[in-house]
Amino acid sequence: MKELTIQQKKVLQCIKFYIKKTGFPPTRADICRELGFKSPNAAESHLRALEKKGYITIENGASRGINLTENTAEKSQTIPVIGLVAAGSPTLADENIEKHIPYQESLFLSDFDYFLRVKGLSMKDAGIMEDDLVAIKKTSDVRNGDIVVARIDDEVTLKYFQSSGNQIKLIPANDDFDEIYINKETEGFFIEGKSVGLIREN
Amino acid sequence: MKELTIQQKKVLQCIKFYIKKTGFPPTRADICRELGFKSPNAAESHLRALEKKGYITIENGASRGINLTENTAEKSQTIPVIGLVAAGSPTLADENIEKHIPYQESLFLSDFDYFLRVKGLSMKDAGIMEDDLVAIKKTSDVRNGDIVVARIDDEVTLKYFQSSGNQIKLIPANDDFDEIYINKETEGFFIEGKSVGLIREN
DNA sequence: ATTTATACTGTATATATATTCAGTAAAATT
DNA sequence: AATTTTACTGAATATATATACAGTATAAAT
Repeated sequence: MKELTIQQKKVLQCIKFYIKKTGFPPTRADICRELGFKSPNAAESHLRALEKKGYITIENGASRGINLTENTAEKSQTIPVIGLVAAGSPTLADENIEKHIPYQESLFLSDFDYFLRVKGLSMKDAGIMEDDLVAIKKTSDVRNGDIVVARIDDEVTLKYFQSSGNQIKLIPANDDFDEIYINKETEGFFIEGKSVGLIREN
Repeated sequence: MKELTIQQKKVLQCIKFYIKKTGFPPTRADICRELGFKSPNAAESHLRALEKKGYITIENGASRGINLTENTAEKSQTIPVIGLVAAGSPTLADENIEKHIPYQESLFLSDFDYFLRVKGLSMKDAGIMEDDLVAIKKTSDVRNGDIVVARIDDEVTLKYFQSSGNQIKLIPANDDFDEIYINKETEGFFIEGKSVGLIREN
């Protein structure tokens, strides 16, 4: 989708905010009031630019006939589900995204950035089963006992985190798997984030 | 909240549907068109009735100034969380409801009626841990292998379901717990529903 | 028995609103 | 260098829209 200018972003934000506040979209005059424009045509032309770029649709002739397109509405309201492939980092690149799930606040206690689809049973005893969706918050600020997404070169795993001094232990929750020992300075090692919740779709 | 008449319900549904379809609320004329009224005042008076009963608010003078109140918007969009207490059926009575979670379609593959807060570890090996929220669909149509909410007199448990002939086995997913054998005709035995998903809040 | 609420039709109108036209000016593309 | 896009002001206007007023009729509540 085509990039927006700063002013166009402001207008789009204004529309979203107005809808959240009142339950219905703003008029041209409302936008002018919120953003300090003195002519309704200032709003009008920004709206037409947003329409042209595909962020909104405008029903001609209808008052308050502004509608956020799916993309616009979704962007902040969906969470990507990323497949945990044995090789490859869980990037937000399109090819790794399995699907989008409608976002909702307060689904978990903490906010989070994406869902990771679990492969394998290495965290079985922590109640994390194959195909579960683990909610991941992108951060490298993790504590002992956290369940973390760790990347070693191109391999990504979900494990308990335990660090002491310079050494890091990645501990599975399944006796059939081995613990992984790493040095903090190991090249190619990185904490992608930590688990803050889980969804099982059955 | 005061009860609505059939016509008032229709008008409220019409408003919800219109917003879903277009992204903005209907005008009086729009409502008339959708419901076959011939006078805008038919819509007007229904709107005022809905306002009086607290289902919507109307911003005077504003076009399309209809806003669904929190109650109205929430009613169909939240799911109750019910505590699984050792004694007592998981009824939808207010005193058992822990909180409400904003509902969203397509969170799981099947629709569901409420969340059950899990106590104990009897389903640990199925990846169901203490304090998990299990999404329950109210039904007595369950199959072998389903995880069901079973009630025996006043005790409610979550177990694997296995029936053969006249006998029903309720199987825990934890070796420390015992299987429960019941006869189909046993008095006080009832299948409340089955698990169709799970959320772990961490 | 009387009032109030429900459920409309039909007409009228002030005003809220979208939208066009005429400009100005700077920045970005072509 | 010429054109398009961005970013507005300011005025004008057709029409979309809320809303009041005048009725009719039935059902429910007081």
